[in-house]
Amino acid sequence: MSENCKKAYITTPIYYVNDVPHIGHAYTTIIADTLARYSRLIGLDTMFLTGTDEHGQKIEEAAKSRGRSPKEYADEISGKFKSLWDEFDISYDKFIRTTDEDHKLGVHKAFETMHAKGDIYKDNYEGFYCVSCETFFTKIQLVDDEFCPDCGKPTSIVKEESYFFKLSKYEERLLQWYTDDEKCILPKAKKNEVINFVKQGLHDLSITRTSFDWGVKLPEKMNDPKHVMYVWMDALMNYITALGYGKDDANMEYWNGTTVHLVGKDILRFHAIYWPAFLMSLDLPLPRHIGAHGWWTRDGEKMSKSKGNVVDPREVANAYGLENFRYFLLREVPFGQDGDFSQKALIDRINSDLGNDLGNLMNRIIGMSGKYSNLVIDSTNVMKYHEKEIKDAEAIIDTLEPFIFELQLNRFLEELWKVLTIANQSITAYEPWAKIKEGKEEEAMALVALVANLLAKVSVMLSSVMPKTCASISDALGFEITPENFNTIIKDKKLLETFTIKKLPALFPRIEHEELESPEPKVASKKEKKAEGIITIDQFFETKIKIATILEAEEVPKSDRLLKLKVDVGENEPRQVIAGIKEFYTAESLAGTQACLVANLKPAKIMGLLSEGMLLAAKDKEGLSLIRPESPKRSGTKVG
RNA sequence: GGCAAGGUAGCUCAGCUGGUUUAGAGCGCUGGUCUCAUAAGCCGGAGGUCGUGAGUUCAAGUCUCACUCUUGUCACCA
Repeated sequence: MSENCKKAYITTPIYYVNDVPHIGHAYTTIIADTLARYSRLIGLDTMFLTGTDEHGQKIEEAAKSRGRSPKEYADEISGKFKSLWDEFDISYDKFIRTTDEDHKLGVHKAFETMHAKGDIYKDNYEGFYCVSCETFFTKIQLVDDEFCPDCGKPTSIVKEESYFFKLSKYEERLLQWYTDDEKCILPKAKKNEVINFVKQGLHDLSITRTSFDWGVKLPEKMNDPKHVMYVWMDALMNYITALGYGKDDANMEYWNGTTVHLVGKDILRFHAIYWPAFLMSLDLPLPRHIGAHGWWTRDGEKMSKSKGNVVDPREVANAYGLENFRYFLLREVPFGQDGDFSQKALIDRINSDLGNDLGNLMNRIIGMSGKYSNLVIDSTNVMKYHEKEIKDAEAIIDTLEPFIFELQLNRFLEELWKVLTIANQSITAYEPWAKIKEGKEEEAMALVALVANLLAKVSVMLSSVMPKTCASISDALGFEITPENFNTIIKDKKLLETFTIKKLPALFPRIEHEELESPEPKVASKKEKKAEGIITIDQFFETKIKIATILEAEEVPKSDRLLKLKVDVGENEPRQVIAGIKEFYTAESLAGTQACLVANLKPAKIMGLLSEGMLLAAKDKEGLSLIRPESPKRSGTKVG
């Protein structure tokens, strides 16, 4: 990879300014930062982009509710992202904002290009709008062709003029790309989901809106001022507008290099389908990798504001060290999978991997060289006594690079750590303290120098993950981590010159106590829940079960299993319930009978029909039986 | 319900196209040991019916089928 690609382009998504930065943002950004740093280290001309996505109705409204202009509001949140990345020493080369004038120029050019090509056309976007949910739905989503699937209230038809992108046109080419380029989307499981989705057929994409104002206007020449670009058209283009697309193409060179887009798995579809289709329409090359990472949970539970268990990356970095945190995030979980954040896991990683294996090793050679050679370390005889160890380490290091670019940072670190094991093992194997006693000083010195050289290699390779830490290691070992020294130490496999090692304080002091506050109530409630699925009586009574009298029943056309029922649950109006019991009960046999109904279930739409409850039934191999009162009860009687 | 990926030591996971007689790694646990070091290192152990049940084969975590559970995804899940 490093051979034939002079340029590398690494991106994070632009983060939407409706939320402050959390661990998920930090994770994406840290992975990207690691890639970018590694790319620079191996001598690639690297562009690392991050930024913020600032348009859209949500932002418009959020700003309004705070009595501020959208731009003011976006400025504030965008600033929070930028300052966190600065605080985290993220090595971005450009921080783009979709409110940047240059960005708008680029979006205009893209729109015009796609329009000129015939890939954008004007039509009507027909939607069903639910005023209370402020959401558009398609006809298929509606309940009874009329009601909002979320709240059940009537919706109104809104016909809005919109420009569409001919996404459908690119279906075949996208599938071809997925097939041809094995690693275009990572990890593979996610790629399969994308392929599946595309195979089901793509609809053209509505890319403009007239219902709100806070967005990139259409190009002047379209002469259609009431339209603004809609979300993804605006946002995705940032990857090229950041390189000057539409204004000054100088940096577009990066687009022809190795491009890696990092995204969270929730927005993969947009990056793996819409974005390449846009690029095809623009006749631009497609990215090398689009990598979708998973989520972080906290102590096994989903993080949410309401639970109050959201991990604040700044808090963790302050408590445990930024680079330790980086190491943990990258080492703990295979790319693409969800990871669990817990203090125990974090502390274990720091103490075990970092403290025991790496930090302690550093101390060991400082101690030895101090006692045996007045801190002077001389590599002259390393190959004489330790060629095997050096070769073994080099063999490991030679396999590492693909792990980085294929985003398997956990594997990368895991493999790299084997070099530390070689170092620790060789100390025990050669017992330099014994050599000294036997007067074999040359051998003892060679051993110390072996370890110093292994540490040097590790520090270079690890530097993109833990830049500061590795800088201090390399500084102690008398060299600087630079692309030139990457060539000398890693590529050309040269040993260190004679140097005097500098004493360092412990790099990773052992952590004995938990230093981060955990969300208090969760521990107990988690135990309760985990106890064999036992629930409290209160939890049971959250389900309201009532006696329902079936007033009428009829078959649902074109359905094998469904019956439409009108049932009386003691309310003013009878309810409509769609029940999947047609295989076991005829419509006629049900009228006038009773059954138990879950009465506080969220209404749902089944085959376009509203269902306001669920009949309880037991089903085994013999068939299905409704759960009914032994003797008739008044409609609406509570069950419990 | 369709599709996809999975169910391997206490935990997290490796085990490609079936076959080096005792199924691996890391962490944790435990026994031993050195002393340069952050009670760190190193060596060893702990014995997991490889989800269940069949089948193919001389031979199956490794192939086939069924079942079951988990996760993801899509869907007219209630």
